[in-house]
Amino acid sequence: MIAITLLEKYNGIIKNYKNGDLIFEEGNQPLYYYQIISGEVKMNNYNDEGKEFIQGIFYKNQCFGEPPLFIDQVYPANAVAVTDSELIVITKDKFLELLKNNSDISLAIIKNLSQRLYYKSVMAAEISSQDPEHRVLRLIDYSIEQLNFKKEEAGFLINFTRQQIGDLTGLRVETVIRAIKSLEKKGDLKIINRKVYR
Amino acid sequence: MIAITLLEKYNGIIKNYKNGDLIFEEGNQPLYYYQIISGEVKMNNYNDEGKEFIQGIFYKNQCFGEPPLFIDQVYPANAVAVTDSELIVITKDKFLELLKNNSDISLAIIKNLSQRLYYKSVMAAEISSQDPEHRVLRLIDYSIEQLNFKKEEAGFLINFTRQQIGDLTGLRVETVIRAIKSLEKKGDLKIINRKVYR
DNA sequence: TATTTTATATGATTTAAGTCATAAAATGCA
DNA sequence: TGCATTTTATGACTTAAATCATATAAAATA
Repeated sequence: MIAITLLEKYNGIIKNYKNGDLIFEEGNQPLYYYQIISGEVKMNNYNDEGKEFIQGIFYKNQCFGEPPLFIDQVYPANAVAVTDSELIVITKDKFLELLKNNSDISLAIIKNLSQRLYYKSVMAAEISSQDPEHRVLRLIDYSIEQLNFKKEEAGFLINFTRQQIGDLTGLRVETVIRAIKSLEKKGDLKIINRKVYR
Repeated sequence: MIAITLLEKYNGIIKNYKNGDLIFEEGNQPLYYYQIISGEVKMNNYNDEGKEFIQGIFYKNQCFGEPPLFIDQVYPANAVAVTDSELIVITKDKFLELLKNNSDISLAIIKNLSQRLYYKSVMAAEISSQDPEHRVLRLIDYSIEQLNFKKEEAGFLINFTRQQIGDLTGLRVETVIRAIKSLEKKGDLKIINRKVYR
């Protein structure tokens, strides 16, 4: 998103997180702008019964957790490193200052937020009113478009576990497994030693 | 959102829609920026079986349908007038020009998108993994916060039909009706001649 | 005002996804 | 290398919400 050199000019600090580390927690006041230098971060919630819902997974060069920064609300979800990750962090004040001085960044932020809102709109409609196979396939197609899944001979390698697909679509693992099997039978995707290709 | 006088400077045109009129359709190329002068607009999708999902309801002074404008994608949902409505519309080019010349508007857009993303995040987690009563109550509480529901002696009047609540939460009317009844029994809300108060 | 349409309401039944149990690969790690 | 954990897999069963049917009240409209 934002050039690291620019972030460093605004007192950017490099922070390292181990796989599983909590970066921020639902309900906390947002204080920083976070951008991924390397690694992978998910934002998630847990419902009353402890079931996880993954809001999104973020990769290299992406930022996350800005919306509450702009609207002075607490975080609606947790951020957790899903691999060892290196982040660059600047304070809210510095971030707003950076924005003010760099109008092109504003447009980049607008585009990024728009993209995420688009994803949420599509998935909201899917999750609320489509059958499991439809939901899984839509998530896969959207992820191929947006994330950098590798294209191999068999097709795009879907780099998600069945559990992650479940947590992103609001389905249980078993349901995802059965949906994927059924989609394979219909020829919509391939399973090659347990990996999913589309 | 944006002052009407300013929109008029950028060739803003007033358009009138009757209750039920389609403003734009899922799958179409976005060409305009839309802002509500008076009336009420919903954005919705229909699933394969024709079940409606309401992405959001928008009121006076709010804009809608900008995200695809920024990211050059087709509309992910329809926009439909739910009351007779007066909108002001400017072309995409003029809108981007307006943004470039008014950096304070950029921040307003960022805040607006952030607010909507926040709503989607909260509702996504709710819809995917909470029971009907929880979903209904969260929608109601969120809507009280965000929309201008009137505070009366009995509490905030929830200005939604049961059907609308169902379409916003992905539940069927009957389920919403039963959830509301049950929430009333628990004292979480009031029903006074069929109207819901919280 | 009468009539149609929309919204709320409730009971009975169905069904799809969740839950539970169990197992075997695959992967991580000590 | 061996052991523990995670991931994928499958069958049996349960259950919560959807579906269906029907009714009545309220609102819209002719």
